[in-house]
Amino acid sequence: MTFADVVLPLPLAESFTYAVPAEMQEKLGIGFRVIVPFGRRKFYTAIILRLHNKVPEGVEIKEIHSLIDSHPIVNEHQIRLWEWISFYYMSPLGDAYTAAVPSKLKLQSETSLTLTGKDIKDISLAPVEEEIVKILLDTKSKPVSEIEKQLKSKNLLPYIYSLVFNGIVDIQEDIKQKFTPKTETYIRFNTDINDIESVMGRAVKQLELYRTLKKLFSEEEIKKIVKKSITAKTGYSTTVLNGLIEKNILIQYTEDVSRIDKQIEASREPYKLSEHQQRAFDKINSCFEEKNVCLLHGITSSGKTEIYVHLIEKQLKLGKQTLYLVPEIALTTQLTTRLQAVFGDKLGIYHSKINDNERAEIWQKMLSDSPYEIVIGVRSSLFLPFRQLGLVIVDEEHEMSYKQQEPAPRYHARDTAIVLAQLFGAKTLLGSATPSIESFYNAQTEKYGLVTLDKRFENIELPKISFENTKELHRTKKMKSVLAPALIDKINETLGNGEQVILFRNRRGFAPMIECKRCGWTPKCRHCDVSLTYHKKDNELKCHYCNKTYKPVHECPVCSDKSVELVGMGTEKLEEDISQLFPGISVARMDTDTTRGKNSYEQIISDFQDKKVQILIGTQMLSKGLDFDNVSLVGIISADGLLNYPDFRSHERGFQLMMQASGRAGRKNRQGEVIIQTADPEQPIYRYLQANNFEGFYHSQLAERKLFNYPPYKRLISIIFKHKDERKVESGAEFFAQLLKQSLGEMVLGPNKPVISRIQQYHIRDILLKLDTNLSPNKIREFIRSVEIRFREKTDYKYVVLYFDVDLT
DNA sequence: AGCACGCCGACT
DNA sequence: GTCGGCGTGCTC
Repeated sequence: MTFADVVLPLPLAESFTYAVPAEMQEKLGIGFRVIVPFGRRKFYTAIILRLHNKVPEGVEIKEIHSLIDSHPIVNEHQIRLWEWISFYYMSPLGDAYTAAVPSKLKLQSETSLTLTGKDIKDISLAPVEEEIVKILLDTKSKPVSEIEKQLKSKNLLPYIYSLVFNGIVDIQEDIKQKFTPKTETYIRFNTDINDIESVMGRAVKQLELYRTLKKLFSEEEIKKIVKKSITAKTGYSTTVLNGLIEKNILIQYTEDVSRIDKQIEASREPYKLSEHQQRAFDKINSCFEEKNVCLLHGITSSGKTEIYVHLIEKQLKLGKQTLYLVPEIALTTQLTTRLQAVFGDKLGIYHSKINDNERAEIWQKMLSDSPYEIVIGVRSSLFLPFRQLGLVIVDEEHEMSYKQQEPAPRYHARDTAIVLAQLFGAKTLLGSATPSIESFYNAQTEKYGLVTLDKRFENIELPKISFENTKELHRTKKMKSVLAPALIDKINETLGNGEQVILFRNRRGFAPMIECKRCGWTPKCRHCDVSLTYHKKDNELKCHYCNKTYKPVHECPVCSDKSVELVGMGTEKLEEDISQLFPGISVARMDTDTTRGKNSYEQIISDFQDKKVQILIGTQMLSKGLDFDNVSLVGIISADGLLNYPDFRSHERGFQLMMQASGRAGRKNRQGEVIIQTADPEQPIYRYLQANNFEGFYHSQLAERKLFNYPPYKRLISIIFKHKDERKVESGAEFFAQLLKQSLGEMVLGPNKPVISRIQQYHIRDILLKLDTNLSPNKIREFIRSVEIRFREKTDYKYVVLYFDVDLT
């Protein structure tokens, strides 16, 4: 008897064991998808983790319902990666599986109803029951979810039970095939017809089209043509075409087509590297001879991408695959077209805007015998079924968005990439102009190799950075708008030269908050304990946590004062002010609000590139991976907002952002200029920034990290508690902390009431662990889990929601 | 997660 | 008196 341990796409830590039916024995193995019954009536797509013949005890074993695949859809490396993620980030294995595999590849069962055909004349039915029966009369079978939709009602289950009980309907579980292949309609000639003239009759247009197509087919040596392309190619309408189809001269048929195969031809060889680039390239390669991970510290515009191209080229020659990871905002058309030009259709692109069907197709392509040899993708592309991975490039490795926040597993893509590479015996290259403190530390301590590239491509000069003291300007009443007079002058000068300007502001919305000038009251979300943000366009207050909207307030509910005003300012307000300051100049705004649509992002970028827009205002999404060749001035409206976050990474983040933003200024033959507005220009961070002194900044940060017990000197794990009853979270977290302190003492901080202490009715507390780096991750996790068990034994805390955030950012 | 079972409040 | 609310337990 064979048993299979499987993982289910549910937030469950354990694997489950199923009996393998005799006829499946030979056909399945690790990494195969199987459909299994789970619970009373559901079926799920599970993945086989292990096969064995140990009879499980104490549970009734069900059989695998069916086998989906003839080949595994993940190999053992991928499964090991899920297990590592689940262990290290302390999240259920089932969540790792859910995150890894595109949902279209995870079929699920759906409850459907059919009529039994029983005579219902003598049975009295509730009105709802009658409606259900009426719907079913038209079809043989219908999913419950659709019936619910049709009746616009949610809780039909009781009525369905009663119908089942009375023997009127049957229930069955249909397994939904989620993936739908894309089809295309083609036209080909009917080769059986010889005597065209007689069939054609007097249809002149049809005959013309017939001849045009004949010619087209022979010229292009094709046997079929996409139907909808005919009008464009020949100029004849579909009516004429349909006439020919009607006469059976042309045959119309459909075929499944790929959504992803775009047949892009490589159009150039990799460029020859400059002397500096070549040196860096050689150094990276020699570094990989001793070390698995190498950090490439290359200032903006130093030509890192072309070095990547050469490294990828090298892997291609070795017959190995490369994964090129980028943060979401850095994956631009500029970058992908550039890579496609060199690698053509060897390159696969995996980002968050592609739909589920495309995701599934890319996955299948990776499993086929001609997989992508290079994948450029965001965080989740780590999970693709690579087979011969030779190199992982993590570009902009410092980006905090590499860390998944919600939902579990809360993994860091950079760190997971290193583990993935190790599983394959591959190498990892981390690249950044402003490396993370952790990575640079790892390089300094020789855990990673380090290669530095400090010359800009074609020796473009670094921008000149200067500061405007907004505090002083306010005091002397010179600050008449959000922009310092000097910045306004500079903008005018720049525009006068026919050059463009980028302004950064790190807040979205019109004015983040509304405040009563008299008592300081601000409106908050009823469920989340979060200040509401005012959005001018919709004239409403919005909670950025739960998206609930509220009507704007004009009178303070506490002191009835009428001076409730907008404070602070987001990009929307800035855009308005700028338009007033520079009349006749076209201004565009780029933030999460204006780029929600699928192509709006590209539209804004191309408008700016085509110089239809002179001033571009944006949040940090503007600072990555975009090269504009006509921008000579960058303004940072309020650097203080960047630095004043109550979080140990705020300076690191601020430095990175300002550095990257500066990198947008100045191209060939012209030194760019950056103006930073701040209330406190004396802060040391600005000196490092002005001198382009990353290492100086790094050392200053490192000293602080050491002093306050932060990474890289400690490892952080946050434990989050949530419950509707505030007293329960409060005392639960306290109890948990006490248990931890018995062994970990000073390393346990909290419990804390977080800044946002309530989200959608749930009260939140957290405990922060600052763990010595010499403690074994294994032992630590074992210990925390043992505390969790003791915690769960208390009936009061049994239902407190608890999860972990490891290496939080 | 999703579902069943089971025990307390507002209604035919 | 029942319907249905959600708190609790379990899924190989």
